[in-house]
Amino acid sequence: MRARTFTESGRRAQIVTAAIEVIAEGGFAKASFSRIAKRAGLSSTGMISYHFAGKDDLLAACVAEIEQVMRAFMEPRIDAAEGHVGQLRAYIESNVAMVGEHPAEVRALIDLVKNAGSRSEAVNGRLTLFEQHFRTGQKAGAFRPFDTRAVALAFTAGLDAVVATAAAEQTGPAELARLGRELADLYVRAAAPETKGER
Amino acid sequence: MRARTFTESGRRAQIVTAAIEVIAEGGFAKASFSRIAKRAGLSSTGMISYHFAGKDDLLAACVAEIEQVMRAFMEPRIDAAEGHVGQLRAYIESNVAMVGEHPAEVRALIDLVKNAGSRSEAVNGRLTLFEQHFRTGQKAGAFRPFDTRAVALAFTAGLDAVVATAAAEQTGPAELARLGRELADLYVRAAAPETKGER
Amino acid sequence: MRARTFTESGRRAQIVTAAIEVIAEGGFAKASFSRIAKRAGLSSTGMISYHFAGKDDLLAACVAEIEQVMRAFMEPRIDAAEGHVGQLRAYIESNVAMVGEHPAEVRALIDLVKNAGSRSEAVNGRLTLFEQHFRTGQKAGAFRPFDTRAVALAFTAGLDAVVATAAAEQTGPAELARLGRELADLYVRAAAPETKGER
Amino acid sequence: MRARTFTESGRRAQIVTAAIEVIAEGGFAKASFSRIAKRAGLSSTGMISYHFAGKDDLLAACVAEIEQVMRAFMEPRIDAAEGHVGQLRAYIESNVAMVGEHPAEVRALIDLVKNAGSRSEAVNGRLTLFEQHFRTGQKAGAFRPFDTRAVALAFTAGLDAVVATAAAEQTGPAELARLGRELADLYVRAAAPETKGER
DNA sequence: TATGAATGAGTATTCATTCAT
DNA sequence: TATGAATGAATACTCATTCAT
Repeated sequence: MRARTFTESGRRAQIVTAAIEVIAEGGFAKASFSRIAKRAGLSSTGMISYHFAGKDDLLAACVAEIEQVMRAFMEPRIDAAEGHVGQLRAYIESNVAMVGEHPAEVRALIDLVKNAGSRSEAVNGRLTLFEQHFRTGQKAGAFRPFDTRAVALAFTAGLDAVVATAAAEQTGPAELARLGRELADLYVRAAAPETKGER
Repeated sequence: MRARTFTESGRRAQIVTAAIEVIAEGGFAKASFSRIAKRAGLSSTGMISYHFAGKDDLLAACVAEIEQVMRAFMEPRIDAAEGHVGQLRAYIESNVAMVGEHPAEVRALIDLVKNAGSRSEAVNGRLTLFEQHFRTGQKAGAFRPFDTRAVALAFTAGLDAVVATAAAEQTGPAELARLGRELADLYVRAAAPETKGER
Repeated sequence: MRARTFTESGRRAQIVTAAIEVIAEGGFAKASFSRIAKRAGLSSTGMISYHFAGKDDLLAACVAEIEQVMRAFMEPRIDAAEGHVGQLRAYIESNVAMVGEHPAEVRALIDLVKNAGSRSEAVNGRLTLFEQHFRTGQKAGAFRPFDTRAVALAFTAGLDAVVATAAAEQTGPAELARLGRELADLYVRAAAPETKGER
Repeated sequence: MRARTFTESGRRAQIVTAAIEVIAEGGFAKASFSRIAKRAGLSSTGMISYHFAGKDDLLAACVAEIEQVMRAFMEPRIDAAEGHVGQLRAYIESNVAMVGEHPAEVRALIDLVKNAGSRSEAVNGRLTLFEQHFRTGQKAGAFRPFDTRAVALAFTAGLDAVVATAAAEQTGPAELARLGRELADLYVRAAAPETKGER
């Protein structure tokens, strides 16, 4: 059962896209099945229930879809960067830059993260990604010793907040680039080792 | 007219307390009048509407109540600190420490802040407080030059995230103190001026 | 989209019928969704909201339905009459006669007209119909000169009152015919030209 | 019990006045106890329930109060008129003229009459007044023979409609006088005997 | 008298979900 | 697959009335 191909089957993808748009525009709270169905061009909410086990399932599919888009955008940029510090910087800057390219996805994801909370794998996934990066970076001397979990939490939440505000204000690409550098500077300094680091 | 005493009159206060508890436990989304009424021991939601002009009014009363509690706890600690850096540190540490004293209030406020968004005065109030502190600190040479708005956003959101997680996990006071210092260190380093950079 | 057939689709028509009955029996004020749902044999008010955009929509559908019934009954009788005076008489007599055939519709419409007031197209439609009829009749010498608006108001309201009372008292067809003639006489005399008119 | 003086005791009168204003402005439907209490400067609806046995009681008191005002205005004018026709004319003209003097009372009464329906004594009182006037007038040869009840219904309802529209449109006194004459003409002609009458 | 509080039923509307076709 | 219909609970809010003080 449910052996779906990697890319969502037609209708499913269509519904997910509609849901993301609805969330991006009206927020998580107003993302009802009927609104999503209307946006998807469906005449009834029944089809959503048919394709998804429930609201949580649909939301999870949205998160998965958005993450894929984000990964496609951010991963090359992060991989191109060198060193732990460089990669941290690349993550932050490319994340902020995404607002210019995929504003709906970014807005929707932040809303989903806020409301899904710690139940979501996606949220925890990003957290552990940061933590692991910090731990290996600390071993390599790129970062000073600190509570990796707390800092991962603070960094991701701060990043989300800046990104959300930028998205809400329809910031232009140049300003986004500046914001990204600003935030990257902030975090790099916060994580930098006492003396001289990898950088 | 309506000159209510400083501390809320009996029932109003009782309802506000119940609302805060409900929000703290189930989140903003599940904080319906019926749940709050049940928690407050009221036989109907009508009484809430009797005491408050509407949901926004009740929520505003919750925010006001929580802020009062927070101010009572944090202000003396912040005032006792010296210098821009010291006060920033005191703000962060006392905010994290509050989780041990008033966990429900803290959790509820964070949820309210997340969902009220930029409409709320309270949220913007904290933001501008941070911004002003940063600006005067920059003039005094205590902080390096940075985008005060972006950093204020990142700091407050990060602080909230750490606090929310700590609240959810019922962290003990010793661990809270450590977390506060950790986060304060992080932010102080991030905002520290170039010179003498450990960098 | 939404190209409904001329006669309402099953459930919609059923709800409209129920609403008309409820209004006819308890008046506009007591025509709540729950009463209508109960009368229509529906388990919840949700179905009404499913079929109609809101209360106004349902009420408008009721008016439309009733007007259709009235037109089907009255139009042939009016068209069969000759001259401005004859048609005025036919309008009044057929309107009163309707009470015998469709008492619920008549009672409901009068209540709707009273409460919808001047907002409704239907009300104003009848008024302007009367006014235009008066104006052309005046030019043709069938009616004396008078304030067409004021007289249209007085005539329609008086007609409604007589009809409403007749409906409430479940008057028989013979008595209705007499009432119709009586009222037609009254209005024809009131509108008749000074000397000898068309009549 | 309930031996009240002729003019309402202070608070009662105050509440009645407030109720009339509220009905005149927002219509019967929006005339809730809370709105009336607010308008009357009362801090709770409890006082209304204390002074009146229920909503119907309050409404009846409003009708009584308005009728007294109307009688004070109209009766002298009617008594000054001579003959059955003259008095009919005086009734109509003074009723329309009242809109200029007591718009709130007029608007409220019409709304009350519409919604109270035939239950109210006041409504039936006016009806029987008209009927009796018609009957004696018919005997005196001032009016042609007609169904006194039906005509009384039609006349009063038509009068109300014209008055209500005039009140809603804030018609000036000159136009009101013209409207009154227009309507009086209409009704006098409608009731006039075949040949030459008293007139 | 007057207040403030309380009640319980009532309002329209929205929701996710189910199901027969 | 897809639709349209149906359900029943939930939403915030208003209502007239009652009652202790």
